[in-house]
Amino acid sequence: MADLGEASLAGRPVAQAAGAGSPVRIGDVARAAEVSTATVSRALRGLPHVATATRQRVLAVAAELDYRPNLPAARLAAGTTNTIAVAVPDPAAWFNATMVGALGREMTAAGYDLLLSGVANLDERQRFIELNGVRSGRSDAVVLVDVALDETAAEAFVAQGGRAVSVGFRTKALSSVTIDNVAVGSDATQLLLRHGHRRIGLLSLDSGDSLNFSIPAHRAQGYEQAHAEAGLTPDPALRVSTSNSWAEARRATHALLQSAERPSAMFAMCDEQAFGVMLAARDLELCIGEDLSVVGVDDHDQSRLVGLTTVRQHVARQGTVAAELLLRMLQPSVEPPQHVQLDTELIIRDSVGPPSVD
Amino acid sequence: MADLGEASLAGRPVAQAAGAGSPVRIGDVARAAEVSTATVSRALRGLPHVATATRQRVLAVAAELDYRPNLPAARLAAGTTNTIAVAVPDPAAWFNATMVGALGREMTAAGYDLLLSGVANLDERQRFIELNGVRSGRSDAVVLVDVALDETAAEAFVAQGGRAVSVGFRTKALSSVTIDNVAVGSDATQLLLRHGHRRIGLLSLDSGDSLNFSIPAHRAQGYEQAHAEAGLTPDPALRVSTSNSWAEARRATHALLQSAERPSAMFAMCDEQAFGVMLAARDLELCIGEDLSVVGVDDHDQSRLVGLTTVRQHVARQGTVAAELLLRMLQPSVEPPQHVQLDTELIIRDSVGPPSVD
DNA sequence: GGTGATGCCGCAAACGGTTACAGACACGCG
DNA sequence: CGCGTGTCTGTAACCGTTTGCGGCATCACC
Repeated sequence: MADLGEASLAGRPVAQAAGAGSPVRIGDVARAAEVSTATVSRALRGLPHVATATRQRVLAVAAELDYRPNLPAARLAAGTTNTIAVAVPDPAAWFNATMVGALGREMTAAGYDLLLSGVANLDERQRFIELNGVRSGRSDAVVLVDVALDETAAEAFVAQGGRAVSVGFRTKALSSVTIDNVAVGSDATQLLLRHGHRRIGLLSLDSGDSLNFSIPAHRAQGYEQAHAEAGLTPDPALRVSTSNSWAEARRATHALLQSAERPSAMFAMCDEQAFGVMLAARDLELCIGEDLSVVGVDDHDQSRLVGLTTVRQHVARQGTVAAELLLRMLQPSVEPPQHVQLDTELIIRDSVGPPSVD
Repeated sequence: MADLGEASLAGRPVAQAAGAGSPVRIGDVARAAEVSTATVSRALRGLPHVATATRQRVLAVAAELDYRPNLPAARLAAGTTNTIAVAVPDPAAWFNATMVGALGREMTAAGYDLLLSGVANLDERQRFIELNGVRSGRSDAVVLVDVALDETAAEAFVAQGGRAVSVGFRTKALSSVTIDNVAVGSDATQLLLRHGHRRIGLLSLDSGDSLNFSIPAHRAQGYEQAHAEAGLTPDPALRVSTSNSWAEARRATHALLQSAERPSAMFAMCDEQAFGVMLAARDLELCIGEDLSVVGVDDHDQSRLVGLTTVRQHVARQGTVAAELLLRMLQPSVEPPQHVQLDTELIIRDSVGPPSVD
């Protein structure tokens, strides 16, 4: 008699998908296709050990019934989530957004979901790490974009079975994709020195809660180094620090430019800050590239628009590389962490010229 | 005898969290605290019907054991995911990134995770909708940012129990947050007309796969309407269409500006396009605000930098409003869909002036 | 025609929580 | 003292998949 019911169900002509009342489960598909749930599961996921004819039938029935596997159930049973969690200090910031965009494209192509978390301070970082450990089953791996972990924290994370790739900073225990930030600082500063600048302001980046102080430190180191190679010592008074908002950078630069011995050039640690510098110059009716030179870092979408000379880093590429590292890391075979360092290049536009002879 | 084992476990002095070998389950906590798993579950989630003393003890034990509930298991049992999925055409675009940032801030504060999907064409939209229906248990609700659904698709979605709020377009069945795009187009155009412009170019937005053609259409309608009110008819030859990249906008404008009777002003449907217009003007050595006026839409972060006159929409606010609608919608009581329309405002800067007397 | 290998398939036990329901207990009141 | 009321807690039945293991044909081969 059960057979009767089954037959009539299987014979049901069309879409019975409408209406919230009938969640189709794998068992329903199994019954309709006259196989076991095990076979349905295998057939639907393309696993071997199922005859072609059977697979076809299952696929057809599943489509007919508009079956959608329940994800939490699948995840629970399989112990895998096909989800990766990414932490960024501020999802709205240009760098992070384009990074997440590139990363997301690759990962969804590979069948993964992207869980996005804004992690702006140490508490949130702690929470993020705890929540995304293997044990919680929230994600299969995490990517930390400019959200640094110290060596011991990183080791503890992988020791518990966590998988992570870091972007922007490097730690032994984690795969990473970085750029040479000392070189970035040095290249930018050398350019200005070559143009004859001797008083070069440094607009440093402070990320609020010191989540990633290595980047500004390294770029500053490049700045120092370039000076040293030229036999110079930068004036500490020319060094200020802001967030990555151009509004703050503008204020800070404004003040600097009105000081007794103002700089003839500025090295800003990101283009958004450089935009602030350009605004401050405009406020004081200084002409960029003549009265004041600026060089930034990033090659932001809008940098070309405003003629900003900058050290380009290939953000989208960093995202795709991070994705590759992730996918490799997600495979069963365990490999040691990999570290990729990408190139940067100096993009010359109009914001740098010789110092004016004030 | 079981008691013996339990006592010794409970008495275990310190963090046994290290090592990937021991996933602590709710049963372990229950044993150690000498209660049932039901009580642990209730205690940990702050549900009523558990004595204060018991709750304290459970909390202490859970902390001691470093217990982390397994999310898929909890989701499966409870039938709820505490996750919301958001679809955006391009996660890297400024509007989407700041939208997602604001939305994410609110939702994580409310205890929800954010699943981000890039949905750039009709196939991906279809996939997104299917994957995020209630039945799959992937998310509790979705938010569609500039990824439009037609009425019937939207109705089908909610009929199956799906919850969604849309941003940027309005559909009866879904809660929505929008702006008045006809007014946007009209305001921008009126401003140019007031300045005396009579040949106003229209740089329209095509989103590749017509996921959301209503916005450009409405803004264009405003443009027409403003002309009509002034007793004018815009020249169809002055109308071009590009993606939201300034590079494309630049090319298109470049061509337009070299045509026989070039426009004296441009209305660009987003600021990124307006940036392209400014670049095209620079290419041809036309001075913005004098030889060519431009007005954009959005008030992009960089618009102030380049002195772009624009119709501001409050993007972050749209995100927080969307979050409010979501949270309301996620409560058990069912309410009819709500529609919020936010204000826009004209921001006057330097890119608009009277037409030059060529 | 037996025997082993091979390919499909089903059974049933996980996976790790949540929650309806009922039991136990204390308390107050008539 | 019996009984109702209310609070706290435990039992056990789910939630919907995945997957190890074993059964059963089928087939080739000696």
